Amino acid sequence: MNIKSLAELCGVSVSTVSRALNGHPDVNPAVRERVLQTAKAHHYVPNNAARDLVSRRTDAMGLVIRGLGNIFFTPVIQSIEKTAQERGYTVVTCQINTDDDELMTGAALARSKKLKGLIFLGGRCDYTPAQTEILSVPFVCCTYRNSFGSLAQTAYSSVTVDDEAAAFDAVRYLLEKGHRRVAILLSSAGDHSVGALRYAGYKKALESFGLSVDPALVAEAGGYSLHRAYNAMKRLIDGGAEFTALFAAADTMALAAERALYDAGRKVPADCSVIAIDGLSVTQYTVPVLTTLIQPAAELGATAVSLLLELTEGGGENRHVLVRTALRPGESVREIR
Amino acid sequence: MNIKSLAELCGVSVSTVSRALNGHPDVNPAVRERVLQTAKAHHYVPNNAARDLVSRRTDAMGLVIRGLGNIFFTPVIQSIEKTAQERGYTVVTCQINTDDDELMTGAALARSKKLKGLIFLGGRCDYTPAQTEILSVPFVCCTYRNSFGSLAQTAYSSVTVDDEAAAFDAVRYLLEKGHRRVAILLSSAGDHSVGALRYAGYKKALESFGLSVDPALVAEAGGYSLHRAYNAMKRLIDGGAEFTALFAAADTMALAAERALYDAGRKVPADCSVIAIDGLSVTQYTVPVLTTLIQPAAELGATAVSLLLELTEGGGENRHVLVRTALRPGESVREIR
DNA sequence: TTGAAAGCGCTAACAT
DNA sequence: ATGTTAGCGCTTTCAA
Repeated sequence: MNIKSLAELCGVSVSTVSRALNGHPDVNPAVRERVLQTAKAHHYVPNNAARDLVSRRTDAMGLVIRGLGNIFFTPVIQSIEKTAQERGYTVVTCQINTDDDELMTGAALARSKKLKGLIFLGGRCDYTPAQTEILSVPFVCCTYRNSFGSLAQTAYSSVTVDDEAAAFDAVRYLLEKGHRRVAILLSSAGDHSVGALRYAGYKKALESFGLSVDPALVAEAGGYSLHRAYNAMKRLIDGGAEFTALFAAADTMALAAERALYDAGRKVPADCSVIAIDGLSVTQYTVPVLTTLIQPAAELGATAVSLLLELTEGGGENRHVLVRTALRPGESVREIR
Repeated sequence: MNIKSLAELCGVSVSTVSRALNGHPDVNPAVRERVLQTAKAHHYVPNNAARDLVSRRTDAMGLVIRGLGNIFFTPVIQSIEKTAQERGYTVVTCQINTDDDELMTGAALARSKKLKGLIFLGGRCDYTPAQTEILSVPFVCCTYRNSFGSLAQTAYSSVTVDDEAAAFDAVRYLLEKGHRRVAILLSSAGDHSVGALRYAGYKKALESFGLSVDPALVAEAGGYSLHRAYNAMKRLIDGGAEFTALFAAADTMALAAERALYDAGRKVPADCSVIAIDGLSVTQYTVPVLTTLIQPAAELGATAVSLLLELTEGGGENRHVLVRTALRPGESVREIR
């Protein structure tokens, strides 16, 4: 059933059907009613590919989400959709796997759906200018920046927390509580990602206290899964590393680490303090409540939309916004003498 | 930049460009190379809307996922994609919010992308025949069935755990451990959803032990969020309800409930045992490890694909598969005398 | 208020 | 091996 058959069924032209279906005012009410009825009766469903092809939409932005199971993204997405709607925009969302190329996906999406711009939620931090040139529209990186790529600052916008500063703050918090042997649990210290930035913050915080990184206290999990985090932490513990506190690069990793500590007979925070970055709601319900630096999800999302609209409607420039993390004191850190 | 401009740039016809781009064999290697180079140099990105419109694809199935933050879905999705790929199929995925209509979305997707069939991951359990008639292709409900609707069994396929039986098993496990005052925490007992089925199983299990439901032990959260679950549990506790065990309708709810118990000074499992349904990996790393009935995610996904392919290529009939849950013994249930 | 017709960008006959 | 051309289903001028 397509619009042509529907038109024949109704005894009118396709243009009248199109107008009736799309709520245009200049249609005879009786005809409109008949068209709507017939469409429903015959289960007519418009072909969006055809619509997209012919439309020159101007009110839609794209959202490319990288990382399926990243629950931190959920409130960010909600904020993006809410903010876009308030501003009169539609959001076309697309989820991809971590190993897919967000730029390709975004470029194809933008072209097919006639998007005004793109928001990338999660993504690589090492784009080259050549790679981003396929994007025909302005774009905003949300929750990450191009810290390791050669892309010019003027070529894109971004909104993110200062990952290095957040890690610095987290580790300094531990140091101020008297800890001197502070371990770190992350995916990888040299993978040109957010993790690398957090590692740099860890390093700087130690140095600001006159300490240096002890390689024996660095646990690289090789991924963000609970499973990998647990194993990396177990290796650290079984290897006999001595530490009184742990900085985990993500809340979920902290969860797994706490279990590894527990299984080794070490209590949190009595035997080991734990701090992380993210501020997931789930870590607020665990025992102990995780002490963590909250990434303001709603603000990240709303700012991403604003930045994009500055670009598309204001004729504004590319900008890079840093939002502040906030310490969420929990029960997983204790002061030592 | 469209295919026509690209063709002019290369000095060949659009069909040659199309063939080169799509890897057809009957293209002069030199020409192909030139086309590919030029396409890359000019950042040509094909318009998928145009492709979809003209293609008569036959190797794609749709996956409509309802519920953004449901982490239980993650491994199911991975299994669906893996299985489909092994069978030579492409999966076109689409995420929608809980309050969106999955049938509409699926119908539009199927039509635009020329899909052979649809898998719905999560969805309403009360379709009417009239509502599903807009679907022009066979479909499989994954993780739910149409338990409360008037849809004929022969009108769709499904794969799910037996939610009532799973709840029955969970509660029976508690009863066998000597518990007699068993509370339940769920979203709603009468919402015509999976929760209602689990409530029915709870009721039956009690009855099989000669007990009946005590309304004072039923905590309805009005949603699945941790926040709501915590509050509902807190109300139950503050209301002075007496119970030695809790059956939570979902792992995440159990997590929040355990915190509420903790905040009330009650230890799990010493003062209250907790069991749930889902088997999320995160609840395997909490202290205590949650005792839960695992929904076999990989099997659910693989079976959904198989059922759909039976329908689309085998000429098979609609079928309804129940997969078994498995008890994952944890540390959250104890035996009482 | 309605219809005829052009055309969005692409693929796939069909012709050469 | 390559070009010509007819649509795919829809929206939107333009004319009536």
